[in-house]
Amino acid sequence: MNDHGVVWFRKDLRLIDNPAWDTAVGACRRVTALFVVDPAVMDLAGPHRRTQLAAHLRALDEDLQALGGRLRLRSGDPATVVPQVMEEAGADALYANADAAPGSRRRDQRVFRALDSLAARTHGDQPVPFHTFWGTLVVPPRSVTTAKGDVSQVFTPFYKRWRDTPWDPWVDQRTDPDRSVAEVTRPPASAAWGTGTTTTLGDLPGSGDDPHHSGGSRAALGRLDAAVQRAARYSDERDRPDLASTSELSVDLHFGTLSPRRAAVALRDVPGGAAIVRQLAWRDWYAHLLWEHPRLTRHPMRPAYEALQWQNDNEEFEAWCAGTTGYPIVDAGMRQLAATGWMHNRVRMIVASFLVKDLLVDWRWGEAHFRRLLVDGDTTQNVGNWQWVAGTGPDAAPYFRIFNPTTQAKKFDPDGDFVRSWVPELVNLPRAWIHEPGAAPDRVLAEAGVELGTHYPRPIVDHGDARQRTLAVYQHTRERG
DNA sequence: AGCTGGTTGTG
DNA sequence: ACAACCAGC
Repeated sequence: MNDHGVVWFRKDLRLIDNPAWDTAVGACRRVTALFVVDPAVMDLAGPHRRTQLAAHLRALDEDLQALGGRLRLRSGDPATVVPQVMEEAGADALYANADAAPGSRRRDQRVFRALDSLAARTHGDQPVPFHTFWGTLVVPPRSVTTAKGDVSQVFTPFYKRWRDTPWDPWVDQRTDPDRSVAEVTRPPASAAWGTGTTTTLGDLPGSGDDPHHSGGSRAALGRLDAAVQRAARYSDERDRPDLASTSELSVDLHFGTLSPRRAAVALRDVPGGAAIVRQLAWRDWYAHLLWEHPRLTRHPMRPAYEALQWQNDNEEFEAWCAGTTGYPIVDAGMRQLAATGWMHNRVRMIVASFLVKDLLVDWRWGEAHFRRLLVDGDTTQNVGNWQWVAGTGPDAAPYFRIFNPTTQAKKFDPDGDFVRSWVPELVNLPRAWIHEPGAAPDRVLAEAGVELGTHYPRPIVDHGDARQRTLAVYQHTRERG
């Protein structure tokens, strides 16, 4: 039995279904809940993700207060701050849920080393253990492999094995059954949030704004319940950005206010739920892949694609970011992203395909933009999906699969309602022309009060030409590799 | 979880 | 005319 454990919360902002927390409160007499605001991470987070983080931390603090404690909030480099907090508290063990992203692994390695020197300094060389768990995935990296022991390079076989893989227990059954709830500490009253690199929830940027989702794991369970309620519509309507038929669980899964296992259990036996659970398998697969091949965050699977000749035109990239490409579905999605930090999955695919295959901009530019702005912006998922669109990743879309943004829009936003809600200058265009104002007759444009080039841009590229150019560039690269 | 340009089939 | 289908990218 440890005397005092620190639970370092990262992307697991919940007290239920949390193996690090559950283990710590079963194994320690006292636990301290810690969150570290890492400037290196926060600098790369857009306003909406910061606001969401603040809301979730506030809720976590309230849940801890209900147990008689408080959340300790500090800012700085975790490799410095975490051992500091442990020394102040006199803690002898650290608990956390791991994360498959390469940057997170490097950070945790630095913390491991810092704990070694802490042990040498203050514990008479008695090791200070850092217990890590995988409470952010259904199953941890390396647990689903081919017969050879590799991560499958193809999703479908991975999915079949994933489905048949029994879940290892999250919580070590050896923890003391007589002590299932430890005392949750409060910081000393004289320094409500500690000292030194202290910060407060009020100091968090965006802490006063309205979050995308209401904060906390209780609210997340409500959202899971709502997803269960509409799961039957999922397979028919999931591609329709004008309807609200997706699970909308990505934000809670990113912050860990929802356990992916609880989501899987709640969804797997309800009509339509299996298709959503399958998406959780994609999520685990990308975590598996990035764990096994960290270089995928920057590099293609197939070495020949390193030589892809991107156009990388700054003005076109900026038009894409701003939502002024002249393709209404693309502009609607990019404006929604900037305004809310969220975008429908189908629209993410359309705008990503447009950036990579119509503008020939390096997928890493788009990946960085998405990761910064998305409330659910997560390295493993974002990289996996951009590599998929670019055709450069494992089991990716074939290079010749190039979305026609107009065809996609007509198919998945048939009435144009999604476009109208984000591109107000086109609000009066009739259904027949809403997705291609550049091709609309002058009379139609005049009646809708749209002057192309003034109120709304002409298309910055011709899709047909762009398609031919991209096919040629990819083919050239493949032939030489 | 494609699109395009062609051919064949239908009325 | 306009589906339906197919190959090739």
